Amino acid sequence: MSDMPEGESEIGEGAAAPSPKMDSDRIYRRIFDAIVDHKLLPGTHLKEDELCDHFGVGRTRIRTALSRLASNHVIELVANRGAFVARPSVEEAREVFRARRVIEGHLVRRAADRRDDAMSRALNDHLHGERAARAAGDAAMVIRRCGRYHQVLADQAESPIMASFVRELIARSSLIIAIYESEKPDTCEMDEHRLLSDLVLGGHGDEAAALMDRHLTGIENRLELKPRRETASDLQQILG
Amino acid sequence: MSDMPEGESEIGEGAAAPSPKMDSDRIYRRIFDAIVDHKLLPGTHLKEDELCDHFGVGRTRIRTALSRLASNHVIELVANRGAFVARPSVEEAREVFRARRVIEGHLVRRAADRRDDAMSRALNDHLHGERAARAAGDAAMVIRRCGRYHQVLADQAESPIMASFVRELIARSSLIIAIYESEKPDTCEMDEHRLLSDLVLGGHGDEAAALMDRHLTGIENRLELKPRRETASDLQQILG
DNA sequence: CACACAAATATTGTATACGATATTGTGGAC
DNA sequence: GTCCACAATATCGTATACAATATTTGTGTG
Repeated sequence: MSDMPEGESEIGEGAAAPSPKMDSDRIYRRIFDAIVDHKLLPGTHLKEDELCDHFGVGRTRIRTALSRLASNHVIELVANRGAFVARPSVEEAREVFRARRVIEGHLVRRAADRRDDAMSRALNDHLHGERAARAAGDAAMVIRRCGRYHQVLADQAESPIMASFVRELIARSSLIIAIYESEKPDTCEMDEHRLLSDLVLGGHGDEAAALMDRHLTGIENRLELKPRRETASDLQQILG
Repeated sequence: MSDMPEGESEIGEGAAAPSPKMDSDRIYRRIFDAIVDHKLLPGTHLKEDELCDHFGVGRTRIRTALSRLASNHVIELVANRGAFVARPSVEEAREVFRARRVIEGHLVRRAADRRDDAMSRALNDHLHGERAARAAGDAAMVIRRCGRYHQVLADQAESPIMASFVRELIARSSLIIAIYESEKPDTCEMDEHRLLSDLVLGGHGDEAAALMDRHLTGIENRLELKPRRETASDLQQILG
């Protein structure tokens, strides 16, 4: 994901496919991003035929992509029913944040130990983008940038396996927020990201880890973690 | 994996399939277990047609199973070349153990906080099995039991997401051991498992976490983590 | 009017045929 | 004798046709 073109959103309409026939990897990312960006809401039924029409490919590629999405727990595959955007339960939500506190807490401490100029640039660049998104009032962009900040930070620890775990957990968090968000202000405070970066770049690993823990707990606490009913949406309209 | 029949090893020979045609889930587990148990060695080429013949199903089911195995990093899918049992690099090996220290360290501490009779039974039952395997001199069984102990312990923390991460990491560790094991005594000391259980069941979370850290570091240090060449093996003979 | 049951429809599950790509083997030129 | 080009083979990638299953709709009866 770190080497994604990103940004563009031209999708082949109906039968006319985007010039180079999409491979399953691109399809995977398109759907993944649509879910993380809250364009596809939890519970949405991802019908294979519809996706075939949209991307202009056979069902095989779609199935490959769906299979990967399911292994990342972003969608749920129900036997003989099909694929649905995952609807994490309340318990699952708490579990996700628990895991994030453990892993991201560790990674942020490790990142502080290996701070260098490249890291400084990476973090500051991202904070810039995040501020710009907020200034522009682009809600979808803010959501994406917020999650991406945690990803960028996780990558700085140079522990690719744990970073990939974090990647999955961030995606699941996005689903959780879509379901359980309350009316409270922001889900991911800009100031905390700024402070977190400063602590990491200043080499204060323990403080950074502690702040990350509080930060994630704060996000979790701002949610309304009580059972909800499903939210579906029109797939055609969102991807087309 | 925790609800597996386990133990039996009748596999349909050639064309004659085992009475109920295997579903992709069973195929997945068969291959997964064969790899974790060192019956399939790193680098082995898993050809789709061969697997079709062995399990008596079409390529679709095989591909579904292989896809899942790949997402767990147990096999590697090379475009237009096929599936190979993964051969973790030295860096990857160190990463796996680093991640295990972080996650299992946390889980063991958490398990100590929630100790109860059921946990005591689960851990002791498993240690019994492990001792029996050692006494019987069944090397393959010892390997499996050793890994399973860590899995059972991880499950006690009732943090299913992190437990599933551990599950994947244990499988990858098994591959790492297959490649890099040295001539040193045991890879996973029985005494340490015993002591670890005692600390957890005694509610000594910090000591248990510290021991887990040392235990995993010990396993890592007993390996010869330097580049090796691949080890292949006859698929037909192992599965058939 | 509500409910049970059956037909019709929609959707996924599987196998297989065909095409694309990589690997291996062979022959000739230098 | 060695190297390179080219053909032959093996293997995977994809699409599609057909079967199995779940859902919905329609109908009749209490």
